Amino acid sequence: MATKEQIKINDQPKISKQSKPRTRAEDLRNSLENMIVDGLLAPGEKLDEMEIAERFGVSRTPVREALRALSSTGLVEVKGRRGMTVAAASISTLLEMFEMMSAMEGLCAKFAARRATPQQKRELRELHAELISSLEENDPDAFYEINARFHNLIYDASHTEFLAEQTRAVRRRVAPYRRHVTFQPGQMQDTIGEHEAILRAIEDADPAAAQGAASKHILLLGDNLTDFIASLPPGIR
Amino acid sequence: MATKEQIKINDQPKISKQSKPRTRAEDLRNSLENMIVDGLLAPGEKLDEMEIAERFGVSRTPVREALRALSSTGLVEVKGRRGMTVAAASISTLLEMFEMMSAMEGLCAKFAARRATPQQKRELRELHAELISSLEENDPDAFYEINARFHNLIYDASHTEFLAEQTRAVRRRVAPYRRHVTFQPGQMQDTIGEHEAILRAIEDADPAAAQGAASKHILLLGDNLTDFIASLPPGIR
DNA sequence: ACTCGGTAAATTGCATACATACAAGCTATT
DNA sequence: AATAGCTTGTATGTATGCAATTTACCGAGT
Repeated sequence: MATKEQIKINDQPKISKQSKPRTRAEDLRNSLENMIVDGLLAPGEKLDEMEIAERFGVSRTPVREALRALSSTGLVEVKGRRGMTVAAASISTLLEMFEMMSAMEGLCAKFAARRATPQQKRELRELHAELISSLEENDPDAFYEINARFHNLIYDASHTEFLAEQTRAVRRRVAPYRRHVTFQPGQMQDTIGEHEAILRAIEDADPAAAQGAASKHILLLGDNLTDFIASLPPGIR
Repeated sequence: MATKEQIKINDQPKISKQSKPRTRAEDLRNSLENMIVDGLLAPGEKLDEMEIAERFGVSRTPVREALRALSSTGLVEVKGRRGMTVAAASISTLLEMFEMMSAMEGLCAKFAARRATPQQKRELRELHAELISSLEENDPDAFYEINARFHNLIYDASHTEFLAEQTRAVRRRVAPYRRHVTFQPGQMQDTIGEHEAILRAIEDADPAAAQGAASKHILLLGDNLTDFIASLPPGIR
């Protein structure tokens, strides 16, 4: 009946922190979120309840709950009674997102400069080295992934709960578009330099410098991305 | 059967923008959100699906969907399989929230200074006058409400979609705690002065000044609130 | 040929019924 | 008497069925 083969949802090897509910709706929420963030579901794409339910081998109920949950994050749009779609952001909205992320990453970096443990500083420096390696080996996929880990580590090092989570949320929100900019010529090179500045400010425990550097980094990234997208023919956007 | 009388959900007189879905789950989401924000449902309080369903005269399904939606906003916490509660923030989390709001309100004010229409500037000035009146008449409830409208108007005047919505979201998130601080001695007086600074910067179309003033305003507010809450006996928090 | 209207199909929204997991209380055993 | 295990009860999670609305398709009229 199901034309597409069933997808095995989150069969993660139960990491130590298994406090998570482990319910179908929750797993679905994660899976769908990842699929959107990774671009497997394109912005604007229609999300058919029954099709998703069939593909994941569950009923419509947990699917609906997962989609509702994602809609509050902004990753999914509910259209009255006409189903839900993967959220599609306009260029002006993208600009706003980066403006916001710039501020929030700045805050995270500020706190990280004040609170990062020596261990975390070491790990940051290590990731930075890995990032440079991935650039030298010209491996954009690795670059993208290591870059994400670098930023995530800064969030962790900020030793905040709410702020870190909100920042991650915005990051996820722009992720579907963000990947494109990584492959822009010169982008990776610029990133290395900007990360270096952030990293140094954190190592020096200089909150203001860290905030400024992180904030600037994201703003530049946003400019590049929106320039890129604006250069695309309207149909593709 | 239902021990408590049924509550009439959103019977709003269909404002012009009736593009909204008008579905039970959506209405419930709004109603519950308002109840939490207005303090009718206290932080930490248990949310019983069946009880809510009965009180609103609907089945559990839309209730669950509404609660799921709110959980992604952070207003509601899902506790494994043991139901959901109104989110309760720790003091450190509250501090983070205000730190974030400070940055976001600053951004909104910055854009408002650049983009506010003359009409909006007039309305802001008008609301400011009303705020002063409510202070003189010693009407904290009116003060609270007018203050909210003042800030909302700034969000509107920023002419942003995403940023304004996110800022409102954080505002709603802290609202359950925020009300307390309004009644702190001197708080209302201070607010007037800080609003005056924001207002003047917007009228002068000075983005940097507006950003600074708005940011500072929220930070001060946050300090007062957390001081106040920290002074409470742990049981009440 | 194009548009307008109506009807049918499909999809979403809601309700109810069923399954499952957690909790509390009781009993039995040490 | 205390603790451990079982049992029962309650509340959450999931599935399915039905109702309502939207969309798409087809035919008729201009």
